[in-house]
Amino acid sequence: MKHIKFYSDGSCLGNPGPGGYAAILCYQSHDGQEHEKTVEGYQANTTNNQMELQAVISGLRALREPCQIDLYTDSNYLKNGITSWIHQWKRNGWKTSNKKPVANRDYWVELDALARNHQINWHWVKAHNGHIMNERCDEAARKQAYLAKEQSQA
Amino acid sequence: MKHIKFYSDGSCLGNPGPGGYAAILCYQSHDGQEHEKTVEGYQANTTNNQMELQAVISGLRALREPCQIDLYTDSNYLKNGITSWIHQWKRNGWKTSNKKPVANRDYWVELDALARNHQINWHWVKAHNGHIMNERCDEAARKQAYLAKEQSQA
RNA sequence: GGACACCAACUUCG
DNA sequence: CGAAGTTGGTGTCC
Repeated sequence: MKHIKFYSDGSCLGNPGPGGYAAILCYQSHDGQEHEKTVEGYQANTTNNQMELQAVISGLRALREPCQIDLYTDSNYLKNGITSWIHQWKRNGWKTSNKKPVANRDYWVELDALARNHQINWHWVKAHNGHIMNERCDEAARKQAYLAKEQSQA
Repeated sequence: MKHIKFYSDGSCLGNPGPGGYAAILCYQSHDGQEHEKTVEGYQANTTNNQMELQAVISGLRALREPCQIDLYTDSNYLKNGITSWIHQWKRNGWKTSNKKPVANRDYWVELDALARNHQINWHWVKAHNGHIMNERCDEAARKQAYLAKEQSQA
């Protein structure tokens, strides 16, 4: 299996508001060369957490084969959601611990389906704390968010 | 009641670092003459916001009777803090909206006690935007900050 | 009650 | 260009 380092981040101006996301995927080909692929996009009206989810969903969609992935996010919501909370949600009909419907259910379902094809190690990194790749994702996602803002003003 | 125009500003080299503050108080005596009083000072290690608070505290301390004051500051932090946020802080045990302890609590408590003796109209003015008196305060406060720096180097 | 993130605003500086 | 001092708010979960 290819081993991939997968960095992701989302941004949302105003929250809710125009948002963007970015994922950077790094891997080595057979001859030992480093490769890097960036996946990014934006949405006119969204939330910070939706963009964090979308970043990973879009990155995983770009993979054509099962991979072993080290995935880095600064979102506790995202990491805990997919590694822990989701098991309970599937069991209890997608209810929060306060019995309210889980938000962003569609995103979680799609993320779960995509993640199933790979072996993912989830890593949480603190935002704006000197992690170079996380900061690159942050900048790319923010740039996309500003694109979304311009589009919606035009 | 005496009517006073009260201009204040703070400065802090490095932030945190050596800082200074200045308040300029203008009023008319009975015979219609204009008077002006400047209060200033410095501190070896402080923050920009502490100096903004200290400027007003020191100016108010200089008053010997209750006055009607038009007070001008360029600090949104200062104006919103004393006119709006402080009510919630007193109610909830001085917690920030993120549940962390409010910073500079001692300054806020003293400012609140002093302000209570007067009738103050708070005005926010944009910094470095041509307001003559605000710029005079700015220069005086900066001068004090450099004094603090010299002292700490000596 | 806790945690993470996303923003908004002002100021102070380097 | 960069960071720090500070606050308010929302998105989300346990």
